[in-house]
Amino acid sequence: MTGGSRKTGRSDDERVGRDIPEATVARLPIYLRALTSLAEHDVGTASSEDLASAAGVNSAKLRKDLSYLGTYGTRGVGYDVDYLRYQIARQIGLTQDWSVVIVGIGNLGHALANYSGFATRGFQVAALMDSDPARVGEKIGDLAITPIDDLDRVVRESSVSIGVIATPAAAAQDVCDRLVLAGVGSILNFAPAVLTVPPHVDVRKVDLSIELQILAYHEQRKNGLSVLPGAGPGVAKAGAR
Amino acid sequence: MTGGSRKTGRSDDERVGRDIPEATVARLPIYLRALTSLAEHDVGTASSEDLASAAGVNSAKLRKDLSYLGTYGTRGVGYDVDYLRYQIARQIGLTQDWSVVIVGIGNLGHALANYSGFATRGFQVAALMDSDPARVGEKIGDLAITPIDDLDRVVRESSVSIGVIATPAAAAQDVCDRLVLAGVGSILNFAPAVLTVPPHVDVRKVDLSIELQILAYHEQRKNGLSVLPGAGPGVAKAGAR
DNA sequence: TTCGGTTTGTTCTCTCGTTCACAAACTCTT
DNA sequence: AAGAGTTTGTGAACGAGAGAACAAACCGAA
Repeated sequence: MTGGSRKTGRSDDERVGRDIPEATVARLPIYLRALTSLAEHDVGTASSEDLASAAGVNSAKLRKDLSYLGTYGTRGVGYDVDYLRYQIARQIGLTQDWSVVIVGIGNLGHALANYSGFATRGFQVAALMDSDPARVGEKIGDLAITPIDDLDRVVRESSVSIGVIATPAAAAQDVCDRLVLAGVGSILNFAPAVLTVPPHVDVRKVDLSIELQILAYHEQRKNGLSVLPGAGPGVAKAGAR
Repeated sequence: MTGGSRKTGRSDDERVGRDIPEATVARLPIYLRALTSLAEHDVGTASSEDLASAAGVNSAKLRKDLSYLGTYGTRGVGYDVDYLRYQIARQIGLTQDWSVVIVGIGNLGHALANYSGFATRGFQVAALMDSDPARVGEKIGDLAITPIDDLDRVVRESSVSIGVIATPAAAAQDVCDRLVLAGVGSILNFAPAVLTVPPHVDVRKVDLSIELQILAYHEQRKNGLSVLPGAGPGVAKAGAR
């Protein structure tokens, strides 16, 4: 019962707009990078094994991931690097350009503004914004910092669909609300705060301190497994205050 | 079969060193932050519902997560904020200090060096390192940039167990190898590269460009679902070169 | 003490993700 | 043309995580 039936009546080889599992979506950019690297080394064809080791996953997972996009490989041969690269880019949406605003130009915002990985992958920074009047006007690269009140105008004029929040935690929710109100549909949050958004808005968060704490947990496990069941501060369990 | 038997012969209320699911470990720092915030607002006791909404998860998940640590709540009452906070901190390993080295002091490394979220959570930056001789000696805060050849000494003298890689992609694997060789057990990688490490070393990666690409995928889905099944570059499927 | 109200800890079920294993499909050699 | 060797695509088994639901445990009032 393995081969025979095509199972669904789809046209096969082109499952347009099919829902790709979230875990797979998160790996596609990694595959894309691996393919780009191979292409730069003049590799024309790669097997799932080659690709998988370049991407740091196992080959079965890679094949299954790719199978959600369509059947772009050739049995007995492998994948054409350029062709597959284009197909993944198209699925992710990198064949078009995306406009991004960065809000909060502190240390991190500064670094993000200078980050070259944006432009090279089709993400164009439309504006750098900050609420601090002292910073407004300062130039970073060829962009000047603008006041955050310009948000509506910028989003409208540059068709911004992605907002990056690099403010302190206290300001994050307010900035988030303004982004949503201005019509931004996706938000990348670097502030250590939980954001509340309407259901149609996507939020992803990047938190350095959380990553370090996760590492610390595992590190603690490695060095002597004794977490010593100490009691801690005053009260035990719940109680009055 | 709910109440009676204790299921395991453990002492209960103190499941020391039990294996906590990875997904739970990743959320503990969020709970910790929520608890800290509550404590600052002089909240002494909080229910799972309160905590869950502060952390942005649902209450059932939160209770299940906490149950892996032990039974620190009181039925009919909730959790004592300070007590629970201490217990989570202890489990993650934040009751001790951790030494960190940051390698690669470009835009991002600079921002990381100035990031205050490290020190406030028990992570102490022991050294800033860079391979560029022109940068060595430059001071950031009260730390001077040192050459990367000092790695072994620094790791030994300051008991560094966590390394942060903020170099360009091309240098990342080399730096990683040197960190591992020097005895660093956990690595936080900001470089857009896949790192290969021995099994006893933990690696977590943070990749801005990948996060943006994931957002772009979802954004594309929202604006008109047509991905137009275009063919792409030259060849179709696999083929010669 | 007993009863009603509240909240935790845990079991059960369901969904999602990973891995294995293998037939189908392709190339190359003889 | 046929057979040997590769490599993909996917069915099926397995495992981990999410969410609903509920009994057990606690508090406070009468």
